[in-house]
Amino acid sequence: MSLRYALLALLTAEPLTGYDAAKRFGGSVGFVWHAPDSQIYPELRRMEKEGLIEGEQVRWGPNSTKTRYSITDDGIRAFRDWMNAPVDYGPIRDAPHMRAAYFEWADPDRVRENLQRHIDYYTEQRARWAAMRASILDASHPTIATRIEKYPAQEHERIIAYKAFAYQGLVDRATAEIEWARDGLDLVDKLSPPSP
Amino acid sequence: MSLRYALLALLTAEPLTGYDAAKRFGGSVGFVWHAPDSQIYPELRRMEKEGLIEGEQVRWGPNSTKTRYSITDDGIRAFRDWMNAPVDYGPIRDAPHMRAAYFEWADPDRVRENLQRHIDYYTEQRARWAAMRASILDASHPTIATRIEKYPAQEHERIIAYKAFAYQGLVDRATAEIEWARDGLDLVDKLSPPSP
DNA sequence: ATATCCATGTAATGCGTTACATGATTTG
DNA sequence: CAAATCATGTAACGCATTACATGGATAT
Repeated sequence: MSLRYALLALLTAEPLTGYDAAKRFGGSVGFVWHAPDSQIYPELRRMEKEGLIEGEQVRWGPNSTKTRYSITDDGIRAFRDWMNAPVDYGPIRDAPHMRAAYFEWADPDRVRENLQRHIDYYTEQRARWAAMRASILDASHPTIATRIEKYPAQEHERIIAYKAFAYQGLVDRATAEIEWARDGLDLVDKLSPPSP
Repeated sequence: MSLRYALLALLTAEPLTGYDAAKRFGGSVGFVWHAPDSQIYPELRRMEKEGLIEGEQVRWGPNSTKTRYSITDDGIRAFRDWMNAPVDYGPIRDAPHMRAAYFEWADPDRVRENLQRHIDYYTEQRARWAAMRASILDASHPTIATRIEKYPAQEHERIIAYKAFAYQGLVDRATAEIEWARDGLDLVDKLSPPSP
């Protein structure tokens, strides 16, 4: 159900086509909430039917049109309500940690590989999140630039500070994951010394 | 698909009825992988059909029986293979952080509430994970006790160390989340000073 | 006997994934 | 004019969630 609110969040910055929205899910929002294209188009149509957004046909080339969606007042209200409601913490499903608990069943070299992959994965994610945070702070991120143009100056600080804060949390988490996996590599070496 | 492997992992310690397994998902495994009862029974039947586990009818009271499942050699092989395969990191879907990025849309007091809930949630989880870790290390956890009885002494260190390591990671993550939310509370106070 | 476990499900629905599918427009 | 981008989907499947449903066994 959060895809809907992720879309509303995007549309508070500017009107978008389905394609635009799908692109955003490849970067920016996509770093905290993933959604495939095939989910986005139908969801936008559903949201329009419910009056949260409004689609207008705009010309695209000489023989074609595209649908550009804008958020409605109802949509803004729905987004605000959701933002004010308590988050619900979904059930825990953590494959890497579950697997780690049973590492004695894997070959030590495969364990090393998995831990290294964990380090690589979170190193890459951390770089993305850190880059995103930096581009928010200096407003070089295009969506942020559009957004701060649209809202009054006294809001700018909040808009930027909260986004930087969110991404900071993700960076910190990635750091913790990397440290954990490094400890894991040490542990494997202790329990199953590598052949020299 | 990991529910299957969580079940196999449980069954490497001892045979279980569906009910027993479901209980385990309330504690221990449930702290890293959640599954509702209604998913467990059908999955066990499917696994039996595929030969990963074997069900036997055992008496339960004078007029009734229950099904106790044991892991088969095929099941052990499937579990080992899965443990040796690389983890796949699912798509990111992080409601708390996504929401935090748009906190300027919520009332400051609701933001405070949400952050406090985040702190409370992870404080509770951390306590669970830490308790689990402690009961693994001193083998006071019943499933661990059963497990180390079943496997040769030279395996005991690995069995315990990897499980403690897994839960340590979860404890660390919880700590990071709590710190992040505390920073968030400070940030709200800075951006929207509380009325005195 | 009554409450609490223990035991085992079904059904409807929703969310998400993967794969498939197509065509117009702009850019180099 | 070819390649990349923009645009918009459908279909099948699977996993997960919620709600509903039932009944025997054991302990107090």
